[in-house]
Amino acid sequence: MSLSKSVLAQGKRLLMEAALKLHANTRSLNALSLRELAREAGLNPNTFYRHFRDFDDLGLAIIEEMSREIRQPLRALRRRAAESVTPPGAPLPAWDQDAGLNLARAMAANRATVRLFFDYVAGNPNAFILGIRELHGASPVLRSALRQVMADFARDMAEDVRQLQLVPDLNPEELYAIAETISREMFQLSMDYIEQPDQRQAICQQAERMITALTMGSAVLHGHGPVLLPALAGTDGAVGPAPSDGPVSSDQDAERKREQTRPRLA
Amino acid sequence: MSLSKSVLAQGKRLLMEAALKLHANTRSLNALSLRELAREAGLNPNTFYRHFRDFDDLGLAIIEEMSREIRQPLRALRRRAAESVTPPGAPLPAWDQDAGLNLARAMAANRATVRLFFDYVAGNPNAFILGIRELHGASPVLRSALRQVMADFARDMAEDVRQLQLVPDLNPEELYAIAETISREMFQLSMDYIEQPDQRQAICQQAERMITALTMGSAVLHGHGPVLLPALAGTDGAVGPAPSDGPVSSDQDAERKREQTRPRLA
DNA sequence: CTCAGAGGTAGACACCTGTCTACCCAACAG
DNA sequence: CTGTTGGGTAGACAGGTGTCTACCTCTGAG
Repeated sequence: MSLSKSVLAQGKRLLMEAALKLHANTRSLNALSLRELAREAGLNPNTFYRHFRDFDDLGLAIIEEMSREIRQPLRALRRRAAESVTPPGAPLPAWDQDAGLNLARAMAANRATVRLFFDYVAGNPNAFILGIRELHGASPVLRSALRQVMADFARDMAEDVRQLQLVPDLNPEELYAIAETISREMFQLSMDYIEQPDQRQAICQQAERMITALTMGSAVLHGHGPVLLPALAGTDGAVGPAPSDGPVSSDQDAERKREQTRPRLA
Repeated sequence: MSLSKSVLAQGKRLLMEAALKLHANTRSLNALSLRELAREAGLNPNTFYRHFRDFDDLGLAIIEEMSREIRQPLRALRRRAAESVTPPGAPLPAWDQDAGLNLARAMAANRATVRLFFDYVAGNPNAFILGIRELHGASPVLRSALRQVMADFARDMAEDVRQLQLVPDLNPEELYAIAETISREMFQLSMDYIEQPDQRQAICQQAERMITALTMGSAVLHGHGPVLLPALAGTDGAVGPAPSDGPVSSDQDAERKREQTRPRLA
């Protein structure tokens, strides 16, 4: 919500805050008028030109400040969440050594991060509204700036997940792809979180499930199934693994059929 | 792109098409001006009032038309994709009977649907641009209308997936949640697909992987692991299941540790 | 002390905007 | 033939808009 109390000129900060406020209430950035903005900020319209070339320029300044303010806290809370399960000094067993412990760590970090993230969203709604709105907004300049911000978030997340070993080994591209998807989804959901205060708990749970399904699904697809399966049994309120009451096709069967029917990569 | 050639008055259609065009190029809907729109449509500004009360009204009309035009084709192509693997009449074995065949069907349907969807997006970019932009846009009216559209899409998808048995049994809520996530992601990605023609193949693949990981992850979490695991081995270019070179903790061990460390549900 | 420059203001300009009232015309029901 | 009505137009009005030039006032370096 409030922009950093850095060394920005007072008028500049006033303008940025006015923009954030007006934007959240009713308009998209490019639908704001100079004079309206100046009025809200209590300044002369011309003052705008002292600080910004145009509205894209203003938007970029806001986005840059936002990104600086949000990235570090997000990383910090991810670490905090992971370390609340396994203290920083303690040795981490590899996933194949103790899948159960690692899964517990991952789930705890997942849950805590989701909650802290949404708390953060609820505390700074206008920043997220602007981010989400302009990510798909009319200005190509702001769109690409925000795309970059999202990419940074995803890179942070992937790096943290790797360092904290919150997921079994995945190749970097796959890990990054998952992180991208998750951060896109989290931002998307944060809009709902802001707008529907009565649904907040449900949104949290949905986010957690989505993240778990996505990461674990990817891990299983990359060959970690045998390690994960025993630890996953009964997780997430699911009924335990039902005994298959019919013959299960063998590996080779499956492989043969798949080869017959799978369309080629274009 | 082009709106249906239905029985709408000519002027009304002209206005809607002009709005779509101007919107896609530079602006969000609420940043359009009446006169600008009329100019683009080649009509007198006042004609707008003959057909719409305000811009929200116009937006709703466009969205309604879009939704009508897009839902059916989407369902049709999902069916078509599934049936390209297993012809409609043929009996479908249950997932526990022949996971390999079902997985092949699901993957094929997934791939084909993703491709057809993005083809559709590429053919009607302006419709999707408007949908995505206004989904997070400034007008609460359009936002909620589009939220409804997205919910309809998700419901369609969940129902089709259930009918076509593209995923092992899941409870309806979970299935719907997955469908919601997938359709959100697909819409989000369609913006990238439109804007970055050189990345299209990569976006397709990313979407496929995301969907596979999400559905299979959810299935595994809901106890379908034992059925899926043999069929999944080696899928998706992953290295086969590596032999775990250490002792794997037993079910009971995992359960015990998780209980110790998992934070309670708030 | 001075003086340059950053931050802020004032007024004016031409232009564009939403909306009102009034008029027009074709189709068509009776 | 008449009257109504849906679709489209014309002109005008008051007000808002971006941007220009000119002017003011601090503050801090030399």
